[in-house]
Amino acid sequence: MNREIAKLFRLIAQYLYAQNIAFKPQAYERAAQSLEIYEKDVSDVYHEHGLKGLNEIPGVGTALAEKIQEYIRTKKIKQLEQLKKQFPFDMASLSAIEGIGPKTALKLYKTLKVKTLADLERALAQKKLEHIKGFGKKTQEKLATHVAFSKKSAGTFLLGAVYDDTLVMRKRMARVPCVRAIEIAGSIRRMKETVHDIDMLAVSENPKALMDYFVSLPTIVEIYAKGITKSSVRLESGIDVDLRVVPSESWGAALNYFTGSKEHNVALREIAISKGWKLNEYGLFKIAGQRGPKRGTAHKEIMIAGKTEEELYEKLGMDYIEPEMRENQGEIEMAQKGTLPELVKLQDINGDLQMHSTWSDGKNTIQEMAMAALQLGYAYIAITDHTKSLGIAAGMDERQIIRQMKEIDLLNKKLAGTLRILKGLEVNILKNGLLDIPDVLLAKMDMVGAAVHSHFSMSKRDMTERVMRAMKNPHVDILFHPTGRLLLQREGYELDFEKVFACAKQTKTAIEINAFPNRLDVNANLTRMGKDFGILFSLGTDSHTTHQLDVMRFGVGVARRGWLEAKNILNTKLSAQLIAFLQT
DNA sequence: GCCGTTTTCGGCCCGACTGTTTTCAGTCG
Repeated sequence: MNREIAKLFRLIAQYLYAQNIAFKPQAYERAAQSLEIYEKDVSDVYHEHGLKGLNEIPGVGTALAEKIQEYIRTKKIKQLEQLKKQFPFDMASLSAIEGIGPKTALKLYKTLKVKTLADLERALAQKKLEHIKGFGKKTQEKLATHVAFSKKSAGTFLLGAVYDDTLVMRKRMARVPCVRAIEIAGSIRRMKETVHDIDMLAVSENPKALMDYFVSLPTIVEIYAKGITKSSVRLESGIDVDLRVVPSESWGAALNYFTGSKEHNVALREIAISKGWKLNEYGLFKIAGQRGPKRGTAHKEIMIAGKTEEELYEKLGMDYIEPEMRENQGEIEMAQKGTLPELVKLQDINGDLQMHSTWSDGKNTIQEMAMAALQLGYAYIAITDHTKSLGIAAGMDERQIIRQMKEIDLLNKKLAGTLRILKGLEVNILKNGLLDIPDVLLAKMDMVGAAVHSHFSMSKRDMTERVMRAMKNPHVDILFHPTGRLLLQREGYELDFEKVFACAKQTKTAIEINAFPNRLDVNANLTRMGKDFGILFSLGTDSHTTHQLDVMRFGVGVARRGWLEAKNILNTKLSAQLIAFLQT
């Protein structure tokens, strides 16, 4: 319920922005963000404490509390319905295009009657924007690229956006008495950074009862199909879920089959065939009788594996391959030779090396972040607030940094023996590759992360030079979110990673795997490439609230997809080792 | 529309960047 309402509040905010109304839109957005991270469901809060309870949510005052009440009671907000009538175009989709905000969307509607993305695409193709003030040639070209990009990513969801819902669904179904086993399969199990649907697999003594339960889950808005072995539904969030029920003796084979990837499965099946066997979602079978069966000849198939995945891989003559590696990019050959890496696990991570606090654009204090990190069992964290040239993120100047260091010293005294807070920074790499904080101050920090936040459209060569110059600064320990990409929003800037990784090796600069769900930067492919260069990686969540700290698992997902072992990662080190490394 | 150690009014992180403008509007973070 919270996220539904948050979404509506954000939409209202856009309509208000479009009308040039001051301050109200921000109020709606603040309330939306507050709802998104609020632990309790607002409908529970409302039923327990009424309007007064809602009023206690930060950013929610009298008026917004009433709107939440209205939505809980009627599933509608009148004001929004009126706004939709007043502005009959797809505000959400249009302003999701990079370079288009609420005002431009309104302008496009008023001048060209653009209501949808398709309309915009057509208008661009017919060069209709040329005649409108404010749309020069460059703007049109940019919009065309961005529209194409957003079309490409339609029906695609961030792993981090669907992961929690999927776990909740699994947990609910696991509690149904007839369920003997339930697991998430597909690209989510492989921890792919974006996914198209959710695949779930179950073993049940009473498949019909399970399916009845499944299609009645509260977040389901549409049922496409419902049967005994397979049902398909659509969730509120727009993503489709397939649930398949399989016999227990086929569990491993089915899990393998529905986990994929397709390429991995094809390769496994070819290996089965080469041994004269057959592999499908029901099991691995030996075919009794003559080889090269004639049409219509009856054969006896003897199942030789399929109950577990481990058994399946063993019979196929290889070590068990972790789901994250199943892309047929050499993992099968390694499994046959017994040379698979021992992938890093979430439990190997001893601390989080990127997060923000109220000293810049974070929402929680350093102490609150530290307490949350202790709960996760971490031995250390790095507070890496923004620096001054990123004004919008309330970047710190030199005096603030010094004051923040003092606060961290005090906290470290209090926390001695439990958690170590590293004095870190996320400094900006300026256009010329220099940093926006002087070296004398950087020298006093425990850890310095450097990041590009401006001038994204430099040439690959210039950007590579720029980033390498920053890495060569002796105080820089980590290159943060190296490509600057935002999944489903914008491509990263271009870098020559052969050079960047070589430079990282030489300067002992760690490369970040930013764990935030819409970054996951560097990605798994670059991670594998970097591993071959022998560089170290650093995992950081880039958290701006305590709740975001648990996105670490997505960073670990990338690390595992990039074949990393614990020894390849900076923050698997113990506190003392890490500090020693940072000092060199 | 929210909020309050300037508390029922008056302020609200706002600067950089872009493309387009001839002094700025809109977007982004």
